[in-house]
Amino acid sequence: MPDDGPTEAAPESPARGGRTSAAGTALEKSMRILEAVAAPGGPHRLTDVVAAAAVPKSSAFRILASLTEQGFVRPQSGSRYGAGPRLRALSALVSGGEPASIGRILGVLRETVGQTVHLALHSGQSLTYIRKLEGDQPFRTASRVGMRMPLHSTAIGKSILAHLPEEEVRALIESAGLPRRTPKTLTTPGALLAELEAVRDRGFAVDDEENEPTIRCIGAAVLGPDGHPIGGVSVTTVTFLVSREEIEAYAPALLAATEALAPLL
Amino acid sequence: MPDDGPTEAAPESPARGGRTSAAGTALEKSMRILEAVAAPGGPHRLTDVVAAAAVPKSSAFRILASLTEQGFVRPQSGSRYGAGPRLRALSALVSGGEPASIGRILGVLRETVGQTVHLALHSGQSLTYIRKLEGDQPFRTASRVGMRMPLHSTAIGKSILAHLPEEEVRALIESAGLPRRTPKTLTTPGALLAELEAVRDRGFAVDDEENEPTIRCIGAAVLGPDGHPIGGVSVTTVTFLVSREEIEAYAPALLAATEALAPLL
DNA sequence: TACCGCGTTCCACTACGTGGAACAAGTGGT
DNA sequence: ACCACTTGTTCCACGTAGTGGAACGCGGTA
Repeated sequence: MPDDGPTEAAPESPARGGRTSAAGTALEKSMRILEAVAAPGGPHRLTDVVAAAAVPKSSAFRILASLTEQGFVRPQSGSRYGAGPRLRALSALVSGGEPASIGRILGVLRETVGQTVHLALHSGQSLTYIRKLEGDQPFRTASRVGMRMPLHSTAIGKSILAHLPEEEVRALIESAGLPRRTPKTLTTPGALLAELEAVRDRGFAVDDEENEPTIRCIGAAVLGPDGHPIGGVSVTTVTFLVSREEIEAYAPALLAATEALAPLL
Repeated sequence: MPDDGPTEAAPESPARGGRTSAAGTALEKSMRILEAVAAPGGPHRLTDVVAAAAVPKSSAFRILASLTEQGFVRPQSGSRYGAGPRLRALSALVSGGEPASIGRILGVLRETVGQTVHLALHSGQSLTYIRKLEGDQPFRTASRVGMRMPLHSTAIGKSILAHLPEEEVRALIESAGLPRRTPKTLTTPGALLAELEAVRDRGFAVDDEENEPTIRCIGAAVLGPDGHPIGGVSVTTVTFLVSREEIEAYAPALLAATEALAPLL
């Protein structure tokens, strides 16, 4: 669409901005590729990286070569890619810079409730798990560190949304939608907003198979110094072992954890 | 290579390559900025990032805005920048993906020798520390996780070089030089190559105030499955507490650690 | 008031990244 | 032995995304 250039007053173009979920700039692609390379499951093939990062093959190839040259990616045994020394150093820096007390607080919560505990950070239209402590139970949940989840269908997400002004919540709904994840997912703005009201009243959120069948979670937000939600903590259980009432009994321990974490995130 | 292109037969230009330490591509700058932002010492101001990453101010500003938009950087209290949720998730992924046994092996070494222990990875013309376990001594060494050091002046670096073919070592010397760090630094190719020969004989390297005055280290390489050096481990002491003979007594414990680490890096 | 350092904005230029397409090198199926 | 298919790698004409010097605005300091 080559319009006439200079004139043209775009209706809603914040500088670089109309692009809601498009291909994007070189940096964006490179970072997605880095994430794909760092993804669990050993060294990855080019094709897998391409699929995971949603980047054209030739671009991915070029970017991977560049990242390799810079030491962020290490080519392993043939044409598989893994995290390079510089990425591992950066990670050590970031993870090592986080106070050890974060881990201890989460550990106490896990011991108290005996269930899987997650710490996630709010990142745009989704949240990202940055810690996971496995519970006592013999089974594993599908979640993984680094994984991203919608806000509207998870306990942590809802507790984050509950601390945002309603206009902001509506804007998020507008841009990300309310995709159905299970039959119980709240998929209308009205239902979600009402739920957020309830979350505010209680101080914590419950996800009752809204994100994943048979999975029941309780979550609470971690607030930054300005009262803005930075992330949240959740306790995850399976529906056939822990009832809705039982899981709510975890709330005090959960809230103790989120309050303790507030100054640390 | 069919022909030499349109005109121009460059004397020594491997595609992108002549650039030894120049400004560089967008990705390079962005990654340096990310490293600067993640650097220890709380949230950083724009000017500091500019200084640390050696990037023009306006470029840094634009890149920081972009990284912020993508969630890799979080603007904190005014105009200071810190690690964003997505970077922290990526770090958790990378660091969490590393086997816990790495930490245990290093821990055993640290307990055995009672001194500061470093794990570094080889990255191009330098090495990068990715772990540091502080020793029993009351003082601290200046090294930090994420920090990069030359290869020719450090124990780990020399033990890495000792496992590279001589031509490769000469190429590294050619491109990076042998900058003098202390009066004792080996600054001639001849002296360095002779030292590497000695390192090969012994199986470990000693840095006797060659990198930092009053600091004496012993280091050994960690070899990958193909025999290529991936990184190395060192034990760091101060000259006025541990003599040259005493530090060499740490060698068996050190070599046990590097051998145990080999399949894990 | 004049000064300085810092964050922010502007803008014309072009180097940098782009991605479709063709090529090369396996891999497996019958 | 042949072909069909997937995956890694190279090429190249195109145009946009990134560039960075310079100027602006502001708050604090001498």
